[in-house]
Amino acid sequence: MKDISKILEEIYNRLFRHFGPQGWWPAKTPFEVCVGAILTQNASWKNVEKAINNLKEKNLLDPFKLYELPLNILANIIKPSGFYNIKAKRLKEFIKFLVENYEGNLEKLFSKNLNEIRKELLNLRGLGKETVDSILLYAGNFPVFVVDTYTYRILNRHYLIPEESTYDEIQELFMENLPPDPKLFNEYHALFVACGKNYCKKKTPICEKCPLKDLK
DNA sequence: TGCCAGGCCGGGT
DNA sequence: ACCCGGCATGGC
Repeated sequence: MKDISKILEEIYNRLFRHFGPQGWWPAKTPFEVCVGAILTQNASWKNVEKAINNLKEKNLLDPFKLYELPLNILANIIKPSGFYNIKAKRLKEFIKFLVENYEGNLEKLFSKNLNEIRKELLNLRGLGKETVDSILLYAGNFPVFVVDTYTYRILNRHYLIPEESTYDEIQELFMENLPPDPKLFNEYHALFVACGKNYCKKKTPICEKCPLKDLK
């Protein structure tokens, strides 16, 4: 049995060789990352792009603009991302927090202690662990490993984690066995998504073309 | 044409 | 403490 870090490195190398650099997050600014992270909750990225483009077209992708925008108007604009009523509330919740506590400035938020920021963000209704960690990693460049359904499915399907694994357990697996490098965590998570989208799908138990097929 | 997508919350047991 | 229904659009 190989060392865990070696296995995690091997997975990374295989995914990277196969899919190449992913260059995440697909957004232009840290604020756009935050909005995307909330909108992509259980939704396809294609649909989220539409919603974000709607915001851009109306020149509303800005903390203060969104702060002033009525909830129902916002909901209609982000409709393509699905669950638009609840997501409008979640966006508002985050923006209210950012504007009222940090002058709408993410730099100010990110200048604080990592654990403190994470706690504050998790305290907001509608921001769970994956959303918060995505914001921390992809907008704040903090060394936080993001776990999602793809991560879980791929690892579980390759018998690397048990069925009942929790978010925290999976996150610890990576964070305790890899160097805390945001660039590495960035690429690693993006590669899991690439693998999950292309091969390790829900209804395809055996991924013949998956670069992780003969792992271990 | 169904199934699924880069989750999370709140209420019931 | 877990479990589950609800939230909803658009792509493949």
